Amino acid sequence: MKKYLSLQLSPVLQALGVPESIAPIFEKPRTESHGDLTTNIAMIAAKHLKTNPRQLAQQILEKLNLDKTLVDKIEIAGPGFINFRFSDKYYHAQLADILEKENQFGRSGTGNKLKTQVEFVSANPTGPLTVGHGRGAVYGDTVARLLEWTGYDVTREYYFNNAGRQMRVLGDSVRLRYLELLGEKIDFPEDYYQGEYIKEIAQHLIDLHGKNLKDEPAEGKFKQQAETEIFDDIKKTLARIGVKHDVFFNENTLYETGQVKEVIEELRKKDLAYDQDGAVWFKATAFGGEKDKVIVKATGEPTYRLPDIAYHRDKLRRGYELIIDVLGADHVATYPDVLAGIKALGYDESKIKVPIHQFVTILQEGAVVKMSTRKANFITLDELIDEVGADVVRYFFLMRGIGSHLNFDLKLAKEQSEENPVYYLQYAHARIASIIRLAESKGVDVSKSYDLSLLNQPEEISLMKLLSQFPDMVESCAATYEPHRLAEYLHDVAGSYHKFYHEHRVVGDDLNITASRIALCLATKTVLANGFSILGIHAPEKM
RNA sequence: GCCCUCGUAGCUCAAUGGACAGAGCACCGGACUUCUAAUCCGAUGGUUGUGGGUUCGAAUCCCACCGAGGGCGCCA
Repeated sequence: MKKYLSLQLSPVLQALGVPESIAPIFEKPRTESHGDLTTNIAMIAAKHLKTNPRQLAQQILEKLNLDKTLVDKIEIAGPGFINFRFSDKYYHAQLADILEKENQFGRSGTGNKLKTQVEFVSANPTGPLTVGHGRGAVYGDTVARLLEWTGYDVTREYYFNNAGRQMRVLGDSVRLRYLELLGEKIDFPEDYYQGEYIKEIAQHLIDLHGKNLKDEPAEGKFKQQAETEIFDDIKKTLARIGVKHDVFFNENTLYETGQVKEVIEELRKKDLAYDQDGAVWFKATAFGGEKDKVIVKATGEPTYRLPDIAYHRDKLRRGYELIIDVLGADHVATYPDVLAGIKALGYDESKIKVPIHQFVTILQEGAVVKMSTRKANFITLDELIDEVGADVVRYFFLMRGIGSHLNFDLKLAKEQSEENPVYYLQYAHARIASIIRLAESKGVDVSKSYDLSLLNQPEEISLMKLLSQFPDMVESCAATYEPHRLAEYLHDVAGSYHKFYHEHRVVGDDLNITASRIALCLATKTVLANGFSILGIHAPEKM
């Protein structure tokens, strides 16, 4: 429709002397009374032509000749908006389109199978996932789903490191608990992992090996067992909320394949790395950084930056054309170094996008809970799922923009789980399913023979309008990596349906009207179900 | 001290630079003999942190200040 309007509009604009650089932009007005699409072209162009916007709009309209079966009404409003209102017939055609495409409705080929990677979660296996990880997990997965719907070829990747200091401490934490369980007196350091799960892992080792590990080093069986068990739990937790990674990438690979070393050598060759105070530095200042950064410590160990740069080069080498790194706000300072490093190696860093999500603040009994895996005073994602269910968890994290500092009142979430917003959406779907069951039980053939032109009531038209916007919605959410707008949209669809339901009886005496309204219900059900599948929540047939 | 994200109804949050700033909770008043009341209808609620600037037009862009969270390490 936008295409059609621009096509009709551009010769008119040219005739009026509007420069070609000013192309009309159409948008959906916020309020329904302003029509279905609007353009501000008259206001923009008026400036160049030194004329009054409303007058110019009038001139445009006089020369514009549109298909009246599609566009019902054109109005000039406010300071000079031109508002287009489409005909019912246009929306009936849209409805037919939904019914035909069904679970494919909303999909597009925009992405052109672009090889894309979404990297998210990427928590090292030192403990259970927290609520904070949950936000990144759900967000990353949903962005991946959005990209799949719009025709991108998506790989979900999880990056981890099982070699660093964190993991050594983890292994030693298990070792000490192991000795403790065997009756030895131990001094458990404050900065070790305090969680109960460490004791459980230690107990498992006793079950498996008895006392035989007494003299085993921390980095051996202890670390290994901890990593295996914790990673297992992490994967299980993610699976509960519908998140599954295609690739688990171990940082260690980058050392084994020599890619880390390669990065240093190349940077040196380009004179972008140098030695000072026994360490190796990267000239980040050459790429707009505040100061140069250490990439290899005086001890010979690399800092996280070096493998990170090598990792991103590896992603590019694997042929990804679009790379999305989902990061939490605590990592905000790390990615400029990585991008600078990639640029230094001669790659196009604009292929790497880094959406950053703000923290989730947990309120418990009205007080802020400071989260720390080390101190084990976190609320695990598992516990949250236990309390409110996977659908609620996903929807809750998706219904807000990632830039907002999310306040999660745990007490409230538990208490209100019965009237959580997600049920509002799912109820609409279940309600439709129920009506269709009823219709079928009365012998109505819901699969064919309906006359969409019977749908002319205000509530029916409003609903059809919303439904027809679904593909645009998916498109723009995918382009901006903003799933929360889809969540809002679906909320509107559900609301519009509930209103329709209260005003009009679907299954009635008039078989023709019944059939057409059933068609509208089916189309609504399709849009809801398709939307839910992008958000990763269930579409219940019954509630 | 510097950098990043942000500040919108009592609370949690929306709003590609556009028209009267919107939802959900909470509170108040209505609607089940009728396809699911997990719903609907109505009412209340605002100087968009403050002060300037750009623009035909600002919650949105720019500057300053105030406040919140995060980051400024040869930790990740």
